[in-house]
Amino acid sequence: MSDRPPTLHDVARHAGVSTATVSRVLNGGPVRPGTARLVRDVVKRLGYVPNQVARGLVTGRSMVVGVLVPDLVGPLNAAIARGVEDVLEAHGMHAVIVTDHRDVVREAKRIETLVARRVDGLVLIGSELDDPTLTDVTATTPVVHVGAERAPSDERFPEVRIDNQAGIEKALARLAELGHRRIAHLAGPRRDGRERHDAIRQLAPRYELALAHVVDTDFSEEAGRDAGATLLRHRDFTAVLCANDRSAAGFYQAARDEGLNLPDDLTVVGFDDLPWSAYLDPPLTTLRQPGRDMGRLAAERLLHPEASDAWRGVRTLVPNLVARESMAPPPT
Amino acid sequence: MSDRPPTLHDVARHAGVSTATVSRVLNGGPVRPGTARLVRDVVKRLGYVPNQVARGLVTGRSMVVGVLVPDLVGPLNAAIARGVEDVLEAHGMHAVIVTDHRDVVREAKRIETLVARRVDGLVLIGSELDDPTLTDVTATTPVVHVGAERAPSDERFPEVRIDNQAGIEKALARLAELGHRRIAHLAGPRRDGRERHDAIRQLAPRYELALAHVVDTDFSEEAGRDAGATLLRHRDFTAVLCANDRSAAGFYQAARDEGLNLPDDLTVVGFDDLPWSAYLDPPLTTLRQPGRDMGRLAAERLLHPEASDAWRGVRTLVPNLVARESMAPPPT
DNA sequence: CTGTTAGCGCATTCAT
DNA sequence: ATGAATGCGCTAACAG
Repeated sequence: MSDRPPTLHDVARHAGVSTATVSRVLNGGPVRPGTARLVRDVVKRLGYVPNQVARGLVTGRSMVVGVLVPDLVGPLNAAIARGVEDVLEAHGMHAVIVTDHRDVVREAKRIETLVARRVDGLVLIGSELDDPTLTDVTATTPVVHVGAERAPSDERFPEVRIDNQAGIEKALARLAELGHRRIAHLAGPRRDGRERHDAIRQLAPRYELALAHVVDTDFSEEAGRDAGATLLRHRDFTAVLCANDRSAAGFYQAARDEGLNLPDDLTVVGFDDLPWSAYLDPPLTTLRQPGRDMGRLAAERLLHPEASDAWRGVRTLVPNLVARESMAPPPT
Repeated sequence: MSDRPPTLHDVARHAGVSTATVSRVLNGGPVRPGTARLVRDVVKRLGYVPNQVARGLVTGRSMVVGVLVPDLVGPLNAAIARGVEDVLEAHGMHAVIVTDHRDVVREAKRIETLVARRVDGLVLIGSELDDPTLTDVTATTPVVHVGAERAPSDERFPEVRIDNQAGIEKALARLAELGHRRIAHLAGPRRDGRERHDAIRQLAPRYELALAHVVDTDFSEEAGRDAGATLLRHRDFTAVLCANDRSAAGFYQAARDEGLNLPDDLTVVGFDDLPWSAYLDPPLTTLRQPGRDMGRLAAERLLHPEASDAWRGVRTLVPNLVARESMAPPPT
């Protein structure tokens, strides 16, 4: 039952050839068709599977790239990881996903073990490490960021990220078009939260929109509800931009508690477009993050640093405004 | 920049000792404090990180267990994975997560590459492989299932799974208690879907509940909405049990389209308790799956097959009924 | 306590 | 087209 798995050597012995020959039929070296068939038979019969550890040791490549994700809840990270897998698979490589649960120390540790395992590359989602630490810990392993927490300045670390400003502008433009004049914002934490907040502050005037109130959240439903309750003590705004869909869901609840009728009394806009956002009541208008595309881009960049359509530094993607029923003209 | 990472040998040379000594200070062998300090200094100065691939080749252990998950969307899988990580981390091991996107062929391939990488164990979530195939592909690697798609009969494959029947019974009991008499079911696919459906059919009479209608879904929000629309052509039931929370969210939309008022007109119960289920309108009553606990149990079983509290075959966990506002007495 | 030796399983020269 | 030999980086006896 628990006998040692068959090795290259076993196969060679059973087939009456040398290990070199077996290695060749496995990797496509020059070998006579007859012997090849014979060897393949033995391989199948023994259920031989090449030991990737040993192979990796000699080739220096592991054919796997590590994907570090803050956490697995949240379909956005899942989508990004999926995008990475798409292109890896097309190259015969594999993605292993590792979580760090948003903890800088743990993140560094995780990266270290990934590097120690000699992954061929690293996709870091929402990394919180600064460039020096990262340089230190990644050694010679190539890295690509997706939505890094601290803007990388080091040329070694290219980044794919969402263009929060462009997204916010789309939303603001539409709100203005509908006739809104005063808005509120459920702000979020971290870089995305700040960028969205800054964008609103900066761009609102351009659309003759006044930013009446801002309340902080931590991106969670609960925080959204609490912030909503706070916000709704005032009623001098007709639309609220939420930093993400989860907080928007929480805000919905606060609005219901206040007896508000969405969207007639108030317009709500989210950010992300999660799978269930269309099933809220009313269906949520939101800015869709193209997670899968972001993952694809990152992986391409990792695998082909010198591609024709190469880019350096940061590569930015613009979210789409998905208009649903939570958005309406302001009450008259 | 891209020079070869330092090896044990490099460290030994720089420190003027043998590789064996370096290996000892790294792994805690007997070594004079002075030399140890010296070596540690060199290690730090060179930024040496042990090559786990080489280490794994000689020790035969990789200190990582593979977690195969159908997909990453869906917080439940995330919770399970998290539970696995909990106990692995406590043992100085690591979890790598690999997805198969619900494809039997891909699943087998993924497992094969994991085994080829000599992971020390495998946690298979919602696996669709049958025992023979699995035996074939896992060779000597220990495996634990979480919610396998096909009930494993082989002693080699222990399983942790949710007790769907017990969960359904809790819901039925509560519905009966509230005075409901006729219910409907949004059925789901796969084993969980079937078990829940069977449980309802089998247990409903015991609570004097008539199962008026059953409509199939694929667990998605969209299917829930469509099934809801179909279901609501009849109005001879006062409560609907949804196979999962996502389809319940879809059902909500169908109910709104029909102008129904939840829960006054109709009681809705889900299954899973996803993070946003409490933020639906009305907050969804549902059966909570203890994902993290399931993951923990599975990992413990993997690491300590002979523990005192050992179990064989299947180990079952009972979901809790989380009562929220979507449940009420039937309209009078 | 420390150095030497011998593989772990495989890919890759270099011969033949 | 094939075999023998070498080494990837490390740990584990075995001596000293």
